[in-house]
Amino acid sequence: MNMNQIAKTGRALLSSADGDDGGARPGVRWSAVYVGLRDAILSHSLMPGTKLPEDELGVIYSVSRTIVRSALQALAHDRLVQLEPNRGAFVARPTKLEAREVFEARAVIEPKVAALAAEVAKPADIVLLRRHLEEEHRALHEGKDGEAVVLSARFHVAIAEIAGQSIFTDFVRSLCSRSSLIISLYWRRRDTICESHAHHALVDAIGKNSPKDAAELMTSHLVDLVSGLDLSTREQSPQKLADILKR
Amino acid sequence: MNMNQIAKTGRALLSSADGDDGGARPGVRWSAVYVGLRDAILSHSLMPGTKLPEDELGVIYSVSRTIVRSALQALAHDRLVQLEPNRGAFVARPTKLEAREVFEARAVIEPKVAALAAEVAKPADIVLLRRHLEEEHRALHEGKDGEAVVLSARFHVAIAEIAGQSIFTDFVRSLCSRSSLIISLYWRRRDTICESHAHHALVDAIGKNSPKDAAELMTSHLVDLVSGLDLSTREQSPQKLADILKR
DNA sequence: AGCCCCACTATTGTATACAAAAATTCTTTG
DNA sequence: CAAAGAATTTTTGTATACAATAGTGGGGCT
Repeated sequence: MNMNQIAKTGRALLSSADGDDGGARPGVRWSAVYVGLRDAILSHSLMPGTKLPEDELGVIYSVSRTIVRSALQALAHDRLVQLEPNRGAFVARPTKLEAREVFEARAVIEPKVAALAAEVAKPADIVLLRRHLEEEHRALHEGKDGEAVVLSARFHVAIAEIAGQSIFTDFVRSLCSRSSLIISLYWRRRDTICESHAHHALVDAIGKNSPKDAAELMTSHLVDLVSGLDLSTREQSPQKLADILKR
Repeated sequence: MNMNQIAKTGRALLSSADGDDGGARPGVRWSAVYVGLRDAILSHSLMPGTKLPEDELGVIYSVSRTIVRSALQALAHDRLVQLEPNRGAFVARPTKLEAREVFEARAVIEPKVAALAAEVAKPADIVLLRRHLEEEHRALHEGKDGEAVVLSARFHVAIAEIAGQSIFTDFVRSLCSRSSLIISLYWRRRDTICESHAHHALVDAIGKNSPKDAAELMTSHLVDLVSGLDLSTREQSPQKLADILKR
């Protein structure tokens, strides 16, 4: 049943448009596995903590464990997967501390990126962003929660792409990916719709080439996002609790 | 001779203190190869463009190509190595565009990190930073150019570690690594000594818990660094030139 | 003589076999 | 019956064998 779960989500999302996997060119066959797993994780089809056995994935994607291993290593580098020595790979479970740090990093980087985007944005870019918005809207109204989270992340990445700084784009991509995991673990509110408004306002600011406004809107949007999370100071510590009770 | 070069530098630097490789625990044997190659690249023992053949590295480190491959993949993710399909791995050659972007990213992130560090720095942290400074000083006066570059990068990372934000630390580590490569390609001045002064001033500001000063000093230090590079707008393009001349 | 094509070599890409470690099950004992 | 331990099974870690592709050199052709 775990296998079927992986199979369905993995296969279904394998053809997701991304742009940086470039199909099945030789030497990067692991990218198919990578993209499949990544999308399944980001869309919350695979919950944090799920075990990812090598030969199971090999059977699903029709590749050897060698390839699966490469994909898992890449995902581990992205912090989407946790590699435990001699025990295997698991979908990562970011701690609350990690979650706070991710959003603190975003709070520093993304307003700057939004400002940069607002400086250089051309009409074509705005059209692209608005199309993103439409897709998000659609996904939300169709109740496709997982897809909406992915699209929301991709929106932030799209802004970074407009800014035209590939390094910031990589950072934002990485931080947004991790945010997806964080949201799947610590989200408490159901009203994701407010997000949409924030995104709309952001596009307007970028479209009007107002860097200052874009930066401020991004900041408040991120604050809003964090306020929707349960990141209470007390670290979840099941093992510590067990240790204490055993004495 | 290429093999000997790799062997010497790789082995010599393998035991370098880093803290995140954790010795030879099972399941991460590739980390020895990773650390060895990384340090050799960062200290400019392996120049950009150098081929890194899997067999050769396997013999040097006494591991199979499987392990070497993992290490190379990790280095590729760090952008220290370029993986060309069916052709092999090469020490990365960052373009001038890439170089500019790396330093623009540093200019955004590091002042913020320096300010954070200044806010929370304790006397023990300052002692550590001063020890770093001493080592740098020593390396420079002993004419160990490569080691000095590595230590300079580690100094910036040390500041990020004080700030206590692991994600920023990772970013800074990554950016500093890439900067080492960039410096080995595009450095033009010989007077690296001025750097030392900037580092001293930074430690003072952090020690006095003056976030504002620390941020400003970091900014000007980075501007200084970039000014020592030849990052002229004209992109180096040997292939384009060849194409033009053939017509 | 210069150029192109073919065979050969060297190196990378992938699968698989074997070894080692962890998880599981079954047995034995208090 | 419960718990500890031993054997078995499953899964990961590593090496190696084989396949495919790029690089190289020689021979034939124009």
